[in-house]
Amino acid sequence: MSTDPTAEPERYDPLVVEPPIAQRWAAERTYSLRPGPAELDPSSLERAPYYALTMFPYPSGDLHMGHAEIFTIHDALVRHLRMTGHTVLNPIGWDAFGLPAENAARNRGADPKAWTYANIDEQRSTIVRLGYSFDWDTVLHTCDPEYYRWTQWLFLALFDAGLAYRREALVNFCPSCSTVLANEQVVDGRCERCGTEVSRQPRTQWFFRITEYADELLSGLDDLDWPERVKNSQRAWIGRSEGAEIVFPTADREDEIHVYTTRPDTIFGATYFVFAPEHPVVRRRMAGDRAYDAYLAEVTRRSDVERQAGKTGYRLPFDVVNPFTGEDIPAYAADYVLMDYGTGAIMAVPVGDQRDFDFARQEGLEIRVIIRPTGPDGQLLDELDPDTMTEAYTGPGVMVHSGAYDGLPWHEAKARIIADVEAKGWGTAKVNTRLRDWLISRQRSWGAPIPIVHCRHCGEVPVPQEDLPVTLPDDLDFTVAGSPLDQHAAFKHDVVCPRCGDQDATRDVDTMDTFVDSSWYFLRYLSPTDDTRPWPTDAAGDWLPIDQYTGGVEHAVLHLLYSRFVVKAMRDQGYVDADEPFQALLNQGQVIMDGAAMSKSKGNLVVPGEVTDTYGADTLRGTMLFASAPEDDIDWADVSPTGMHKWLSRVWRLTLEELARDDQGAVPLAEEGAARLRRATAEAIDRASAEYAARKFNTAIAQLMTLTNAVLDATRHGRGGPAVREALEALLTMLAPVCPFITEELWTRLGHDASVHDQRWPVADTALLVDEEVEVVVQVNGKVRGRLTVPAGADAEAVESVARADERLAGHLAAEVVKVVFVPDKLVNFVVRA
RNA sequence: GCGAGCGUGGCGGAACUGGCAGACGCGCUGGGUUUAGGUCCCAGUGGGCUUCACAGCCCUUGGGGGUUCGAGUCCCCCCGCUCGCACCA
Repeated sequence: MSTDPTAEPERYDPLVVEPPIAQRWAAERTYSLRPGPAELDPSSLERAPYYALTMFPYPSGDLHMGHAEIFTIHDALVRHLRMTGHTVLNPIGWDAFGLPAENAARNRGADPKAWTYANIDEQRSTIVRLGYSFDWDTVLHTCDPEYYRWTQWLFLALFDAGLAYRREALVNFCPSCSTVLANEQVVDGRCERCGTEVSRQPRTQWFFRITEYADELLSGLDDLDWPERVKNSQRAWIGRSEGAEIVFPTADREDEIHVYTTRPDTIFGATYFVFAPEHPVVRRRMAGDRAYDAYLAEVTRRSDVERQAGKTGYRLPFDVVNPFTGEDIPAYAADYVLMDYGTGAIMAVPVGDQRDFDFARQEGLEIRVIIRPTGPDGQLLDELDPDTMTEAYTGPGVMVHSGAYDGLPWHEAKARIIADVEAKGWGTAKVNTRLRDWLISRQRSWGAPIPIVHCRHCGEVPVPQEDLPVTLPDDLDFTVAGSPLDQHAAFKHDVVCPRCGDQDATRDVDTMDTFVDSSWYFLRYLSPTDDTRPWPTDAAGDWLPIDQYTGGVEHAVLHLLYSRFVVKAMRDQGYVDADEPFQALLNQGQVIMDGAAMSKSKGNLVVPGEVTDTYGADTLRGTMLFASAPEDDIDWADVSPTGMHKWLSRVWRLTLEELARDDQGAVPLAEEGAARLRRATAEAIDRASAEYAARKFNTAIAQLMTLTNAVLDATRHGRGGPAVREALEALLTMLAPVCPFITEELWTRLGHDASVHDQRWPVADTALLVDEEVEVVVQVNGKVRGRLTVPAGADAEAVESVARADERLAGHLAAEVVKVVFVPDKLVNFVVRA
């Protein structure tokens, strides 16, 4: 350190400071919790165990700003937790199977494996450069055979439990990706990934029986510390409703058709009946009818998007009987009734359901009024007129033209009718959900193969545990049309039935949805190299549920729902003692540019690397955290890395100046200045600690900036000493979670051997926070008219007399005071007669 | 259509259970340092008005109404934006 006071102080250059520290942390595995891969028993830890997890990245290229945002928030959380007395399990890995690797292979002739691992290497070095304190001893990639072996194990565990099954169903098919999709991957009738309209096709596919857990997936949400909107999304997706299943016989009494309805009270208004066009009873009864076949073919061809455009119907050549009225009512097949919700058939009540109303008007069907509207106080309103109605009535009312139920409020009628339905054996009360089983088969080749052998004698035969993993061939031909795995003869045919030894058995050539890979990775982090079991079943229950999960809201009904299902299913099979995977969830905001998503094609792409190369990683991290609260979006056009860089330069300079003063034995601050700075330090610790605890990094940083300004102010005249050093050390310690490099460097230069990141979080000297005098706001009729300095704890009378003695307030207090409102140490409000 | 959330300076954003609106920063203006630019340092910065000045007054948190001594915060209505679900019977 130079002792020449005229020498130019060393400039803050993050590009010199940061890389060596980053390399050291990576090389020395600084943030690893253990020397080897052995499982980690949380009860063996000295400090409170904490499992912090961030959604692992997909290796589609280098890290983008969204990754930097999520990792920066997560890393600040983790580093702060370590400094406040926790041992933090903080793993990282890659969600490495998926379509982009296949597309790279198809379009550019790349080897999907090499392409994937090259991207992982690039992302990994960026993560290191940005100073994220992950545990590099527990890294996993879902495309490693050592990992997907256990994904296959998971499939078989679910299969053994009866929770994985294969059936033919109308499934979503994306013609562009040439694969089937789960319902969760269809957005507005389009493929989530490529935007192509999805069509419905009957196919035999594998499903996970997630509906088995619908009730628990719904009720479990109440106890999770998740954003309400995510919980609401899951509630809406599960879509629980209460109603009844009621049997309508056909007029010829040959069939009994079950319908599900949430409004059994409207049954007297059921004037016609609708089947989904694919309903099995209709298909059987209409077999060989060419006109109907044509209708069915047309309906099947139409995508959901087209179906929304208009209702079509087909009058069936038979009637059904309304059990309550005994009437025969006409039966239709119509595409507005879906085969895969409820029972695929409905009683149509045009007066009370908008879709039925529209169809009735279109087809000229009877609209029968069975309810009379009531107002907010239960008073009767005008009767409905079926000839002039323009829309269905869905509000409250009392029953009319409903036999014995006339005069009952609709909700009472609902309860009575359900009871009577059950009494008469016409049906049962029924809870229905919108959630459907999770379709996990994919006609893709860069994924975990489904570990099943198909045998003409034995059917679906699980691959024995000792034969796992079923590995992907290295020599897939991506130039073929369709699935390369399906056309790889050796993979498909070089297998015998594990049960009967039949030589003609074939492997299942589909792979699992990559959401299966990611539905359990947080368990594998507990022992990623254990080749005897997927995870340590005893320790898992201690680490789960994960204390803090950070990631994007786009997974609200995908990954987050699937993972909950998997944990519950594994719990019931005795593999993990936990009900939920993620106790607390933080959804970070998006990083956008000029109000729009960043993308290469729009030319508004900013990548972390270019910010780091200019200003360093600390500035990138600080800029992101200072811009807004973690949940809020950041528009990169609105933020200023230069502002952050300027502040860090100032922290750098102030620290080096203090060191130089120290060397030269400079005069310390005068007592008053030192006391003022000590107080500012205590306040900054007090406030910043609270902001950190609330995860409001933007306001925590603001407090640290205020402390910096206090140091700047105190040292203006070249004095320093213990109070300045104390302020700087508190500042560096509290800045460490946000800007790990500059704080590490300056901490070392201040003469400490241990890392700043191993320091305990500072504690404010509360004695310094207590004021002897306080400023009290004086209001007159609620308007601020002055401020008074009074002794802390002064009572109302004392403050009032000081106020009355103040000549500047005299004019306002001349009128008669009718009331005095007093808030100790804060405010006094005189209410005067106007 | 249903459900949820959000509207604060030129900008990002602060404001604990109702108690000094605009913390902190960006930007901008003026000044200093510098050969120059940048960096850096100092001062100012919601709008309007009064005053030589110290200072003071009025208005202001999307719009309107209400509760209260006091409302960005609570209640009602309206407007705007965002997100989720959507032929779900």
